[in-house]
Amino acid sequence: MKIGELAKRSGCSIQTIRYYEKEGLISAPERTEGNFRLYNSVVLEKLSFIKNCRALDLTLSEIKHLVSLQNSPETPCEAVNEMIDTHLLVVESRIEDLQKLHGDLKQLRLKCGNARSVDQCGILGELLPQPERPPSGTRK
Amino acid sequence: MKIGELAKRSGCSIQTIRYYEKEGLISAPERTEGNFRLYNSVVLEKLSFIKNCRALDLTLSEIKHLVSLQNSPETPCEAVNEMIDTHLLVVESRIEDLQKLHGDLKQLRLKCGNARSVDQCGILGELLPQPERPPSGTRK
DNA sequence: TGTAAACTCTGTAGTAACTATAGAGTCAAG
DNA sequence: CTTGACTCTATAGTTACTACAGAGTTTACA
Repeated sequence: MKIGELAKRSGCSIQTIRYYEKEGLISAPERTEGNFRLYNSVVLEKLSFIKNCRALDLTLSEIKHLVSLQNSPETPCEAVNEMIDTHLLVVESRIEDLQKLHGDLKQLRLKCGNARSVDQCGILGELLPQPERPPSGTRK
Repeated sequence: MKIGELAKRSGCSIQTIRYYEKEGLISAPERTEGNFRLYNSVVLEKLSFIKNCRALDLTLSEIKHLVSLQNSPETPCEAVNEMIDTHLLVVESRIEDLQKLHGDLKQLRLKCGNARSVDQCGILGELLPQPERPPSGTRK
């Protein structure tokens, strides 16, 4: 099958497939006389593997590592475990960051009451370094 | 003050300051005779504002929008609220994604028991499309 | 006064993982 | 034989920076 069909069947775009080839995640396939890439169904599995990994947010270089491990099945699999563990830590700390962010944003959102114009908007005031807002006065 | 001091005082790198200038987030300062940028302390506040926004993960284009709103203080501030609300939604969905990811990774991690080599590793098997592992047999 | 170190300038390339073109070539059907 | 669909390579764009190269400027010290 040519790259268009592979794209449809795998759910990867044509450019992505070529990109994966360039990055060495899948091997370069045969070509037709007219220089078109010609794939067999094996590559479908490889793309599926990559997609599964990407869904877990593994980086392409991590995936590349996994692919090379698959190609030498006798090596100890600790490396795989370590990669997943490391990745878990990364994801955990990203979740923490985002949760803090979310709290900050929520709080910020409360700052704008019924202000009508930007200069009274509590949100913008809050983002400034030292707003020097008058304690509760009426400005102009 | 020159850009080096500004960098130290603001906590932004020199390149970042120049980048913000190029992107129009801060205005181009005066120059010395020798063509060095010369800043006053006002820009410190602007950089602080930008840093506060970046800490909330607002994009530079969102920040640019906020900056331009600050410069026309009479406009209604609904736009600010909307931006924050939109951003909250984005952050929320990112958190959800990551939590799903985390669950998936945790589960994946359990797949590798005491396998010693890659070809027995449950993690890699799990990432394959249809592993066709024998139900519980011994494969050479 | 000379010079070496520290600083600054512009412009360019790199990062991750793609996406989107341009411009050319190939193939199948009518 | 031509039209349309497909494919090819190469390049630029995305985000928010970071990291140079190679040149010019300033400051401190001998």
